[in-house]
Amino acid sequence: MSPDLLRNVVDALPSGELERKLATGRPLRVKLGVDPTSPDLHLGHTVVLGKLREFQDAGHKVVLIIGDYTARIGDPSGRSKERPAASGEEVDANAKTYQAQAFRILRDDPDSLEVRFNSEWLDMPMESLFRLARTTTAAQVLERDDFAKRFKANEPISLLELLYPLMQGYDSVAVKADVELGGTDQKFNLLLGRDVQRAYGLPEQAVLTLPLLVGTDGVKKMSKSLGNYVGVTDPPDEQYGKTLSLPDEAMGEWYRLLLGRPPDTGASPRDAKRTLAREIVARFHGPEAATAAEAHFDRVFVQRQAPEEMEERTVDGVDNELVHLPAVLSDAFGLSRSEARRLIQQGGVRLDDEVVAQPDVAAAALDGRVLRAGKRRFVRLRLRAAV
RNA sequence: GGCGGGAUUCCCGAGCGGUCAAAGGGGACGGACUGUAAAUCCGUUGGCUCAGCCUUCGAAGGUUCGAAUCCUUCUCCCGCCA
Repeated sequence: MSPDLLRNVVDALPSGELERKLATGRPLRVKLGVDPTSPDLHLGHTVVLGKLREFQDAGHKVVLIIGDYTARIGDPSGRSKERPAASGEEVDANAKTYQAQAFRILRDDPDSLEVRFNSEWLDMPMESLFRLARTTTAAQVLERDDFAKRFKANEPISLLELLYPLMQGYDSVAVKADVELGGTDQKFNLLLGRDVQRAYGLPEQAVLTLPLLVGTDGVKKMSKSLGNYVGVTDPPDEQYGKTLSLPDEAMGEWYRLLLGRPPDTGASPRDAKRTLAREIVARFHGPEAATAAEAHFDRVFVQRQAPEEMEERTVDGVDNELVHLPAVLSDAFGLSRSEARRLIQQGGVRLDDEVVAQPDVAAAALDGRVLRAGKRRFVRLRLRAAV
């Protein structure tokens, strides 16, 4: 087999299974399931998607399952009210953007890609659900590490959550998956998919798990809720800056998982990271955007200057009339006036390069100047004579 | 069905009649520093017409000079026993 398909793979289970399937010579159906609970993909998702792409390139067929049904039910994980079930429109919209973003990595052609929605088969009669539910015991599901922990700690586990792995397994039945991919956290679910397939008299899928990419904090896995992610659709400047904030220790892993190669041996950490950031931006926005993002970063964060382009804000007032800056800041950056006042007190507000000491400033002193809050927020002021 | 525990500011979590806009941690934000939006250190973190005032502690009532803290009802959540 092509050794490439196992590059970066953590588990390939059962051992030798993928090889046996590849040896048949027929194109394999390689499944990935995603719940469109959030519209945005981040770099962590691209690790698995990249592997799918390798399968496509090797002549296999990727079956991308959009979990519109599972997402609609909503993640039931305890915790009262915070996660309401996504509405139908939301899910549909997310599914669309999700696909569009996934196609930045996957090849979008009917021979090597099939996109399915699991509402197609999961919206099933009770009777069918019973059949599915009979395939697995409570003990089996409770073995899963996170359930086991919660169970032990007397934390709530809803029945619906227990059903989740089964539904995911049924997806494999419905699309007759030969292989299913997922992050290492999916190992249990992927393996359970085999049991479900067997119960339905189908050949069992091979299971491949891929490493979870650490987030920009270098410690926890990348996830939107932890805020340590670099989004596929983030603007170039954001992608570049977020990547540079990655701790040096995590750089090797990002190189391996995202670029498929180690950092240049001669390069300093600084340069290696800049290269990494540039390549990431280039992948999603093109090389020119990458160059521009780097220039922007140097200008704003290394040289501490205002960016070349920024939004403008009109301020009413003439001559020596005093303008209340907290109001302007609040308007421009969405702060409350109290927050803005505190910012000023803390020396976090500048006009051009001068720290603003007083909340009220003469109107004449504002026109054309750059109002800056902290390191990252800028706005150019334009004076307009009050009517 | 019975018994018990709980709902606090962005999150977790202390408070259990006044000294509470409410400890502590996380996060976020600002400052210093830096190759960095990292790390570290310092500070801030309900709103406002800001030395004062207003609105918060699941909801609605009540007791009290005074309630996040006590009482009543309600809503929701969790565990245990069956």
